[in-house]
Amino acid sequence: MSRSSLKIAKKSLVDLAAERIREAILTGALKPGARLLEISLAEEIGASRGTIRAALAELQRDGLVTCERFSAWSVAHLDASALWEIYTMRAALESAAARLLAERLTAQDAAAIKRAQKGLTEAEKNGSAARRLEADLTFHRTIVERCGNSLLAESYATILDKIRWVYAVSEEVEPLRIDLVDWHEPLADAICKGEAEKAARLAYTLCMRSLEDDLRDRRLPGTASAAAS
Amino acid sequence: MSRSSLKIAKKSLVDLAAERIREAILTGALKPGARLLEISLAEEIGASRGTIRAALAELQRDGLVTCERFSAWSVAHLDASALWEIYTMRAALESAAARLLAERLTAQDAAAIKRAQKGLTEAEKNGSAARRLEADLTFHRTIVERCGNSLLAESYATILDKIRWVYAVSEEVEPLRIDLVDWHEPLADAICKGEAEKAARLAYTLCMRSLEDDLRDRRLPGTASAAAS
DNA sequence: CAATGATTAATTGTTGACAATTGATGATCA
DNA sequence: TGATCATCAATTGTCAACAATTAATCATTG
Repeated sequence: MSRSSLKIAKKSLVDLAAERIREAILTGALKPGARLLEISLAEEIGASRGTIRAALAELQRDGLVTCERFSAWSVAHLDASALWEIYTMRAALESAAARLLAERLTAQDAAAIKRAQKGLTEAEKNGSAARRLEADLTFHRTIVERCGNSLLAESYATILDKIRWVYAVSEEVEPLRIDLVDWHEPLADAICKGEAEKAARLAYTLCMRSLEDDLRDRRLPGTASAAAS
Repeated sequence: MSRSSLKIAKKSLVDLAAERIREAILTGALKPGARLLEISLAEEIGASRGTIRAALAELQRDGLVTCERFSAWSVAHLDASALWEIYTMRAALESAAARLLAERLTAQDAAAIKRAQKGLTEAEKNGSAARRLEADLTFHRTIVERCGNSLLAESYATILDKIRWVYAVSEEVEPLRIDLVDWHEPLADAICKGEAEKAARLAYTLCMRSLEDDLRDRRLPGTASAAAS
């Protein structure tokens, strides 16, 4: 990893609080639909209500919590239709990122993709489910973070958070069964060869295929329990 | 217009304040880079500092203002590279929306697209530049709002805001010269015929073409002043 | 007994005061 | 003279008190 800055990133209490609450949501410690009280959170986290409030507003914009005026904060719901929105959004962003990256590929980019592929291979060989997931997400994140559009990358980061969220709160019916390496190879190739159109199409179909897998393998409210016959 | 809800949307002071400040930025009343003081804004708008602060935090997440810890809020900068990010992001979202809409088109959707096309025709015939722009953006917004993905639509809304911002802040060198009707017809057709792939590609190229036009016609920091020869 | 209206406890919305931090200014000294 | 340090004014960060609103409870009434 190359060191990008020596600056110590001092964080405000609001940021710290948002991080804590976000973590609790993404890991499933705070379940979808759970009621959130400003005052309880303030006590638990050790900050004032105003601070917690600002943190909740941030999470609201990320779509992790919702707020009814003068009434209640709660953790957002996560159902099959939300899953669809998340994955089609992911497909939109990732497809565009793949296209951009293929068009403006540098040697460093190519090397980074190779590294990410290596990570996939290792995780495939002897990784736990969590490790496999991490390598998978890292591969995709590499593409997006190197596409040159920070606006897109930022938006993608919140989407990846939500995907983690899905994995944490949904009950897994069957384990991941795709071969990480085979599955990602065509996309990596297309990008490295500068085939922008093809890369975009592959990224799109990859995401949509993941959606199908998750809709089938994971139980979420609104998901028909058994499609198999 | 069909009435969608009877609910009176009471807005909090924070929302009202955010709306005011956003408007001031998007119309160019507050110029890019301008310093923003919480206390001055509070006095001008007539709310407390805490309220203004929350509003600024919202605008920060929309990318309209930036904040240096313990130091200063200011209106975000808008240069050629930001323009590129905005338009490639727009292309990503709109392209995906066009694809989705083509795949799941209803009769109402088709009618709405026809309406939007009609708006383009009228604006083309005898509309001012502002009217033409409005009809243009409405056409694109129609596609996105009907694609069925609220996550995508929300993100697109902030992008459209930024596009308005570009138009308000940049000095126009030459007027719009494309023919709105001809230009949008292929996309509308592809969507209405359910040609998803084609619609996606057309939406993408349309956006990127707009980027080229704006890079050529509008003066922004970081834009080479004269590409013509 | 169902529908309506007062009561109240709980929760969010807003505010002004105080603390922490920064950057500028000017004093001090080798 | 110029580098360093103390001081101070300006600004953001945090907090705790108070106001507004809601939803639940319970009495009232036709």
